[in-house]
Formats: sequence, structure tokens, C-alpha cells
Amino acid sequence: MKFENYTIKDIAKALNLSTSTISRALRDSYEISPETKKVVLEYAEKINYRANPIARSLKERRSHSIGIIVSEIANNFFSQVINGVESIAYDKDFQIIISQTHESSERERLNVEYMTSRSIDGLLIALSSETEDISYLHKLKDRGFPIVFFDRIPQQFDTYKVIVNNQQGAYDATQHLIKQGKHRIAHLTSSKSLSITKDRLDGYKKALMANHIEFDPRLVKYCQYGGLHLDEIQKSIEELVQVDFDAIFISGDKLTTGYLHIVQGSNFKLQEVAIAGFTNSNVVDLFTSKVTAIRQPAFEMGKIATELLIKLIEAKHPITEFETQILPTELIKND
Amino acid sequence: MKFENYTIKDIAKALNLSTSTISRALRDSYEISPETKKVVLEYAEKINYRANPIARSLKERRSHSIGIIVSEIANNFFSQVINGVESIAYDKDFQIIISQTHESSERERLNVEYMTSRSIDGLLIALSSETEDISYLHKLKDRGFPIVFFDRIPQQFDTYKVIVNNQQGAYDATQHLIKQGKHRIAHLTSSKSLSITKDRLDGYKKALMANHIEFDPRLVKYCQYGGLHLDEIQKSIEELVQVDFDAIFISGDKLTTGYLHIVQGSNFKLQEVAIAGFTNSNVVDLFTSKVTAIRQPAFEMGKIATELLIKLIEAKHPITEFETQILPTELIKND
DNA sequence: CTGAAAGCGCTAACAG
DNA sequence: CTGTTAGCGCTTTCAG
Repeated sequence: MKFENYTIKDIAKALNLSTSTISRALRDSYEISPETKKVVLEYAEKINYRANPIARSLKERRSHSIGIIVSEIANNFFSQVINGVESIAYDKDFQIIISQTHESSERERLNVEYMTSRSIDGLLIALSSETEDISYLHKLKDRGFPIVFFDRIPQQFDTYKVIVNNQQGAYDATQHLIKQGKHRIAHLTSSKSLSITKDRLDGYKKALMANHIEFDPRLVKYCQYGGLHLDEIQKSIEELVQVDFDAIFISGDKLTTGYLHIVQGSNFKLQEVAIAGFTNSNVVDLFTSKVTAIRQPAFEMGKIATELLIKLIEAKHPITEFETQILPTELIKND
Repeated sequence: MKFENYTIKDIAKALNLSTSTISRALRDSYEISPETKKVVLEYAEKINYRANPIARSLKERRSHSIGIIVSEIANNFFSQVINGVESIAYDKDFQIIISQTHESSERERLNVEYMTSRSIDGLLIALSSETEDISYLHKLKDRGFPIVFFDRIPQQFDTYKVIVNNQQGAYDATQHLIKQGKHRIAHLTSSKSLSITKDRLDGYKKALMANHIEFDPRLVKYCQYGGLHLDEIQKSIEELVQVDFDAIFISGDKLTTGYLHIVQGSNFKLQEVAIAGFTNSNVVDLFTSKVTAIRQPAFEMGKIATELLIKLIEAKHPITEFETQILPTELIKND
């Protein structure tokens, strides 16, 4: 089945004008007389004419679409980011194309390739937890393709980046736990290769140090897939129980809920362990376990990243000076 | 900044062949000699050639992309559906374009228009809670445009539809509450215009009847925006408290969490009201309030809907015989 | 087996 | 102010 639309040619024929006149009239060009414009616009309206964007894209070498790659849209943080992206893209008449990596670097690479081959004009991306080699992204960028990173950013990549102050957020969370009188604070986090993992670990250490608590590496557990698989969390907890802990700072949504699921079933004194963690869930306050949340301004982040990307796309001359925007986190106490 | 790719022309020039030969070789046409193919393929590989899908789309009048419209991707049910869609689309080499209505019928219409004008090959859609007039969808369909509805479907629209057995799910939920000794069972639900609202209400009534409990219309509260705005739930609860109830059957994710948020703050005996509801949340079991969940096979639904849509898109002749697939729900007790 | 040429729908020099 | 024409990158007759 094929679905046909009117073309500019149809209008030209019907109105006894040339296609270029129609094209110009529709785009409100100054070269066209008001009368002609009126006739064309009215007729176009009447037949409900819609320009074929594919043809326009081919001509203009722009698709007016941007890609966004996240690990999971079912993650509150990312879906909120996407809402932010949407809010700007919609205004600026850009289509957005979303795809998920499910924390697989191969999937990520395929998605990027698929998207660029489908001619997106630019890319917003938060790296997967598995990703280490991003040379293909460097190549793309070097060929002039606009990329903006958010949340999970690479080191040494000359482009715009948008993140939160992860170190500060982690510091605040840890500090909060310490203030509650906790001293053996575990840290459950994502893959070592992620920027956020490093930054949050730094904040955690800094808070310990500020309170003269010695850092114990046995209390830090990494989950390669960011808690996507429950068994990586299970394993971490089992190991943590061995070394003993009275509070835990968790570095992500999936990790937090995964942790809670496991704790819920357990009989150990785990129930009394204080919890603080990065999460943008809207329902943490409904949980049986009290969780102190570090919230990220996800919507805002999506907006800013998109604005920067569009700036990059629409730049007349290559941009070479980039900054990294750092947004504040918010601590939501729950006790 | 423009981002340039190699074209078929570049290959032709480099290899001293014509563009048509290259085109054919790349598509493994029988008319091309194995040797030529080999040379072309190798060279294409070497320069990492990617065909420009925009050009191909223009020629073939197909974009190899499908649109999916939901109210909110931040809703577990919908994000799971999308994952199902993705799993099939990916295999069949279709790009998916997601957009959200935020329960606004105007947004829905704009999204559909935007997507079709951007040449998607087909559309998957769950109607917004506000939607009443879908004549524009009828028009699209009549012009041969493939549409598949899921979850929130219209009456009288000749096309494939995929839903769950909402009546049965509602029946099971209500029955479960009754078995717990509850007799004044409220029903908090979405907009009157949605198919799922009607079906679930029917199931609820049927269960009451089967247990010789009289139906009390004052116990049914509708939320036009499906709980997207907390105040509509607030208002419903206030009214329900007036008529008194000892259990509640809730018809959706947002409504359920919204209800819990409000109840949590309240001092009334609301805390003792038993709750059952449609939700695909992965964290209901972590909630303080015990919620009996009716889960929908969302992933499955996305898969089936996509398969049907692709069938429609690839049909050589117009399809006129349609069925509605009805999937089972699952009751997850929590007591 | 390969090439020339037309055309998908639109835009944009260039002419008039 | 309007029309002619070429061309975006690809596929596809139609010739050879």
C-alpha cells in the first residue's frame, strides 16, 4: 500500500504557475506578489497540502531531526531528560529520534550508525555503562558532525557537555548519612568506565575525609551494567554484608530499586541500613524503606543539551570553543 | 556545519563504473558479475560507504520508519510497549519515531500530522485521554495509510487493534477485593472517552453483580487526564471520602501512584483501604501501601502491534479483514 | 553484464 | 515578480 500526497507540481498545474513560484510562495519569499501568495496559500490549505520533507531534506542536506541515545527510556532520569529535549525540539521544529542502548556498547555503536546513516542532523548521547572505545564518535565529530554529551560524558572530547555536579551531589548524600551517625558507609555504583561513577566516588571520598572517616575500598561495589541485571547487585550486597556497613550511598535509579528489592527479601539487619542515592523517581517517597534522594534537574538538562546541539547544527562556522555546563543537584531528605 | 558522506557517484568515479552499476552491485543484483560486485563491495567497505536513506526514501516512497504515539514515555506500561516495538522494528530494519501527547488531543493531532508529513510508513497509537474526534485518523486511513491501535482503541475503526482483556482484568481485581471482605469498593478511573475506561468499568460492575453487591455510581470517579494532574485525583478522593469506601480499584499507573501520594499525607482511615489496580510498575512491591497489581503484557503488546503494522505496510493489496488481538492480564497479589 | 538517462519532490541560481 | 533549469543521491527502465 502506498500513501500519496499532493505535490508542489499538483498545485502548479492547478494554478497555472511554475513549481518554483509555488515553492517560493509557500515559503513566503519576498519575491512573490501578495496576490499570488494568497492564491497559492489558499489552494494549498484547501487541498491540505503538506510538503514532502524527504525531498526537502535531500535538497537541503538536513533532515531537521536529532537523535538521542540513552540506556533505557524506562529510567525516570532519562525519560525526564527526553521531555526536556522534546520541549525545545518541538519549538524549533526538529523531530527527535530516540534509541536505547540497554547499556550495550555494541548496541550504542549500531544505533549511532543507524541514526547518522538516516541523516539525523545531530546527536545527543549519554554513554552506555559498557562503553570504553568511542573512537567512532571522534571520527564522526571530526567530519563535522554535531554531538552533545550529557550525564555520562567522555573525557577529552571537544564538544559541548551537560552534566550535574556529581561530586557535590555525592558529597551531600554522604555527608547526610554521616550526620545521621553512620560511619561505615558503603557505596554501590555503576561501571568504572563512566564519568559519573568517578565523580560520585570522588564526592563520597571527599565527604568521608572531611569527617575523618577512613576510606575502605571494600565498601565500594561496582556494577558493570548499572543494575540492569539484578544479580550484579545481589552479588555486591552479599560481599558488602561480609565487610559490614550501616549506611549505603547508591549511584543510580536502577541500582537503588534493585537494592531495595533484594533487601526487602532479606532477613539480615539490612533493613536498618540508611540509604541515600541518586534517583529521579517520582515514587521514592512511597517506598517502605526511607531513601534520601539526590535529584538531578533532568528536564533542564535535556533542554540545555538540545539548545547547545541546535546551536552547533546551525552554526555558520565551525565552533571550536566548548564549555561543559554543570547543573546543581538537589538533596531531598526523607527522615 | 555540514556533514558529508560518500555517494554512489564517488564510488563510480573511483572505480570507473557507472552509478547504476554501483547501485546494483551494492544491492546484490543478479545482473552484475561477481567480480564487479566484489570490487564495488570492497571499495565501499573500505571507504565506509553508507547509502543515503533520504535519497532512497524519496525514490522508493518509503521511509522505513514507523511512528508510535503514547501519552507519556515516563509511564511504565508505555515504555515497556515501546521496548516491544523496538525489538521487532530493529529486526525488520525500521526506525521508530516516538512522540508523546501528554494526554492532549491537540498535541496528538499535531504529532500525527508531523509524523505523517515526515513520511513515516505507518503509525502505532494509543489515544490520549482527551481525544474524542478522530476523523482525521479516519481520513488518513482511508487514503491508505497504515494505522494500528493498541491499548486505547477507538470504536468503529477498521484496522488491527491490540488490547488486553480489560474487562477480565478489572473483574479479577474487583473479585480479589471482594474476597478480602470488602463491600464498598470505589473505582478511580481515567477519562470517560477511553475504551479501557469503559471495559474496566464493565468488569468492575460484573464482579459486583456476581457477588450481589449493588453498583453505586457515586463510588466511580473519572479523571479526565488520567491522573496526570494530581488535583483531579485529590478532588476524586475528597468526594469518595464523603460517600465512604473500604477498597478501591484503580485503572492506571499514574492514578495509582497519585492516589498513594495523596493517601500518604492524609489522616483519615484511608490507610486501611485495600487497593488493586492496573499498573506495570516494577516497584509496586516496594511501596508501603500494599497494592494488588493487574499487569499487562506490555512488551508483548508492542511486539504484536508492530508485527501487524509491518504486515499492513508491506501488504501488496489492501487488507480489509481485521481482527482485534486480546491478550490476557495477570493478577499479582500482594497480601 | 554494463551504461545512459529519467525522475522521485523540492530548492535555488539565473534569466527574463 | 515569475519561469526555466539543474541538481540533491538514489533506483530503474531501456539500450546496448
